[in-house]
Amino acid sequence: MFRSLHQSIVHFAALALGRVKSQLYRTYSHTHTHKSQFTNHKTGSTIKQSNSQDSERLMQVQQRLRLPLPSDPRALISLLVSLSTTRSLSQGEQLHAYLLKSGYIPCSHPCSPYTLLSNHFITFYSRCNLPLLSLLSFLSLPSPPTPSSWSSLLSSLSHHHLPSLTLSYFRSMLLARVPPNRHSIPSVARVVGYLSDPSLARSLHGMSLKTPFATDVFVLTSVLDMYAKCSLLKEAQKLFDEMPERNVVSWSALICGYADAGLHSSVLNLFRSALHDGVEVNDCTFSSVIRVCAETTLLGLGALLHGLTIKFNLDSSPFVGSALVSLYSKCGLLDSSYKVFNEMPERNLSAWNSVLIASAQHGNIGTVFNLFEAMQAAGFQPNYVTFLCLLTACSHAGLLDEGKRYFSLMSVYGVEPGPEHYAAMVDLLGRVGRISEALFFIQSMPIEPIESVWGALLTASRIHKDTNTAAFAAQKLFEMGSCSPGMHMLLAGTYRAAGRHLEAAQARKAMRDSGLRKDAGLSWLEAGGVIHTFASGDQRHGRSVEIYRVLEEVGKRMEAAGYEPDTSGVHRNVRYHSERLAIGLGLLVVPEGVPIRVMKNIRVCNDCHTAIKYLTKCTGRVVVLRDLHRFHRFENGTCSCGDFW
DNA sequence: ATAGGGTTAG
Repeated sequence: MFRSLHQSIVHFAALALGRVKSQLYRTYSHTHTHKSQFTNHKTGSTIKQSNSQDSERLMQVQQRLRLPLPSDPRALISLLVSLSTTRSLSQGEQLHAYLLKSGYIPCSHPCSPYTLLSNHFITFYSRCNLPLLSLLSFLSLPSPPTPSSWSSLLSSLSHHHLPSLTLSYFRSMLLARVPPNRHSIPSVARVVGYLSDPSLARSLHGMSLKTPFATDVFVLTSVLDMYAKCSLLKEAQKLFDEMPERNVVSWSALICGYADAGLHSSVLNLFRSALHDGVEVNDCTFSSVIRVCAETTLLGLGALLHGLTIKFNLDSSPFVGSALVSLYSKCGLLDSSYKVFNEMPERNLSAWNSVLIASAQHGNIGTVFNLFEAMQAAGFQPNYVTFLCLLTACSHAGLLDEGKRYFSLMSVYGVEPGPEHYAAMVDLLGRVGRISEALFFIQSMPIEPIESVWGALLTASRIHKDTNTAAFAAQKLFEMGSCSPGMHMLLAGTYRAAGRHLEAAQARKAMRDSGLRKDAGLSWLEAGGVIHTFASGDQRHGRSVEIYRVLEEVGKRMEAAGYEPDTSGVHRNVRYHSERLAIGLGLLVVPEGVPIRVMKNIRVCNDCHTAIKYLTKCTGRVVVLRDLHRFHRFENGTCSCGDFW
């Protein structure tokens, strides 16, 4: 069993190596350039690693390589460790080749004394981001693998997101009667979390309980994180509660799990307890909590946390910086977002993606393209998210040719288009009215379209009043078992706009029959440290009378300026949609000169969009409205989206 | 004297 697996892996590795190696080299050059600062996990403090020390060490290694090689394995190991820490790939490869060629590592010898040295090569290639060379080093060990050989291999494979190889070799390890230990369990737990497979998670946990490491903080925290990543939050919480010892990583893993699940109040409560318990929270902890503030647009709390990161001396962390860029952008403060980004002492790929996304969501399309160039000039390779952002930006601006160009550019950078990229392209084609081309594009997709692909087509068909394609897209969504209330409403709206009232009524009935209700459209505005929430036609707010009065008063001036209310919308019986009410309150409480910032959980309708443009023209106010997907900045009668959203 | 847990962006 082991032998055949062994052989097939060698075969696989040899095949895959050529392709993977070039990709890995690219990753390698990126990590190598930007590793001057990192977080010390034990103390939780951020420390600087000097680049001059690195290069000094590298020079020493180079000098030593030119000299006759030491024959003492221990001296060789210390040389290899230096090469690992400096990630000196070419020197390490030279050393490896030399040792193999000279017979220093006798490949066929059954009990070589140099297994230890070979183990170091597994680690060395992992550090150089070449996991398949780690694997080849493992496979050519001169003697049977030691528990450390297995752990080093599993570490390399799991760190490079190779779940099936990690699990295969873990199985082989167990078959070779090597028990799992405190090093191998966390590696396997990482890939199980990555796969988000609950049953694998439970069985790995069960296995870990039978080892002597069942109470080890490292092992328990890795299992906790695995449960959180598998969305088994009850299990994660139980483990956390019963752990004999907890550290900042245990806290962060649980906080991050709740943040991923959208359980915002749990995150804030846990963070408060962590501070109360005197846990030394670090940049990782902060990034999760700030993310929650961004998602809920809790600007006040987010700004408070920003202050705390400065106090804790964590504000220079690229993780904190990325989260803050996103926070300010999502709260509508694009200037603050740019300010944080510009002042970041060290940026990573996520920081660039954050600022790209911020620009795209606020409609600064030119800035998106410029930042994309700047990012590459700074030595960063665009990834999956970067291209998603570029395509979304093109879609928002209706730039079809640019979108097509970026889509084909993906293969140049070795980024495989995912379902979301296809959905973005369908959205783009649809928005500029190329409905049939969008349909053709879907039919020529090399992967199965996901719901959002058909959803994008349905939305586009609705905008361009293509009833037949809308019905076709809806049919596809039905077949996939999708029946979101929004989809029914879109379909009903398309039929109604085409005057096909009978079918519109049928679509609405289908929604009622399925027991679904339309998502309640809500808008909210933060004022005086309180979030004020409004529904459509809401009269429950304490200042409701004043709000309606000011809207009526401004409405007269708007109509005098040429605004004609559009009554063809869905809610003919409702005078004001929720965002109008929130803006009404904004007119009362937000000081002159300060933008009125309103958040909304669904898309803004045509009539409100037009009305707000007139409102800003008549009042001289600035309104920043965030809808489900993007920001609209209304100023002096125009909107940053260019009426295209 | 090699192997171990959390992180940000959509």
